[in-house]
Amino acid sequence: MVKAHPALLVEESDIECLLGYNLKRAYMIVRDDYRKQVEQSVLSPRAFSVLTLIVESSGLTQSAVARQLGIERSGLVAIIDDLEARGLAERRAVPGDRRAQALMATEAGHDLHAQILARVHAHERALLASLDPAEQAQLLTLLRKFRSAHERDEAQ
Amino acid sequence: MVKAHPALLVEESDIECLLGYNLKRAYMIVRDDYRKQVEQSVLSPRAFSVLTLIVESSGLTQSAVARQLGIERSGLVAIIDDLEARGLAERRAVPGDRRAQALMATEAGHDLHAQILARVHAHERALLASLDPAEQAQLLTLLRKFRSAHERDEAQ
DNA sequence: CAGATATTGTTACATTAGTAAACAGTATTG
DNA sequence: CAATACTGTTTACTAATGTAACAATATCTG
Repeated sequence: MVKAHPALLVEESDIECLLGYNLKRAYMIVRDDYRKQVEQSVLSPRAFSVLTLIVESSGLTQSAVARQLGIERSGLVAIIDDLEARGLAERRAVPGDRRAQALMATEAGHDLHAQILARVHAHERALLASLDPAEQAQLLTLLRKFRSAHERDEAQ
Repeated sequence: MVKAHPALLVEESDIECLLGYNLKRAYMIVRDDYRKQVEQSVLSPRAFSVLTLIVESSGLTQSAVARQLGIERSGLVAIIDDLEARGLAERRAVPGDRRAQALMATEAGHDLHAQILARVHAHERALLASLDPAEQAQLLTLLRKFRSAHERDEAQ
């Protein structure tokens, strides 16, 4: 019943087979590397994802961004404040709706985004080098398939 | 619009193709579901992983557990305190080393672990139902392969 | 053997992320 | 018009995570 094995590396432990545990550990690896390679200079993972979104589809409202990223509107405020203070993005009035703010990346925002994106691609490419190309594609595909199956209800 | 760096081929939608982003979103889904299905009554994901480890290999030291789980020793103290206060685990003196504490799950600890593990398996099975069995296995395999390629250096 | 160096569990502190609730202003709906 | 829902925002609260130091103990090195 009770295993009294000497301390060896657990390869077949219960948690090692759990999806949640593996996702978290894998994410930690990527996040730590991102911090080492990219963030020290500029943007947190969150801020980068926000900037990416408004670079790609200019004019999105704050609520729309929060919804797409799965974060709270309240959490977005500080991020936008920061991006705006650094001259990377702007809030602009929305013609039809006086509540909403449309988000636009500035010239500097576009530049920085392109620059960070290149670094992110490099760092992910390096991390993924441990998998062969087919496996890399499959991992991404499976993660996105998993996500899309579950982000329907809560996403909006 | 002008890129500061030589333009790479931009694949599809930017963040959706990033490993880190997909890992985080996927983990969020699993964690939120865990909280709904399991935690509300008892153990946080972390505490559960700790309990699992000391149930599986009794006598592990706190440092060993922290190392294996990739968390800080300092973060473990409160978790062990809590497990001990609930009568789920114990700290015991280690014969050879008067600094270390050996961790053992109590009878109640074993029971609760088995009970939670069953619930965790059920909740993961439900979440993974969106993938076919081959895909489920592949996702787990790829995540573990990715982890094992990167947890060598920092693991100790 | 002694002194330097490492390791163990622990505490304290800072930083952050994420949650939750409420707010005024505005839009929408019936 | 009244009720309801949505926008951005503020505030507070919890929980997580990282950092640094500490005393006690162990190990290593010369």
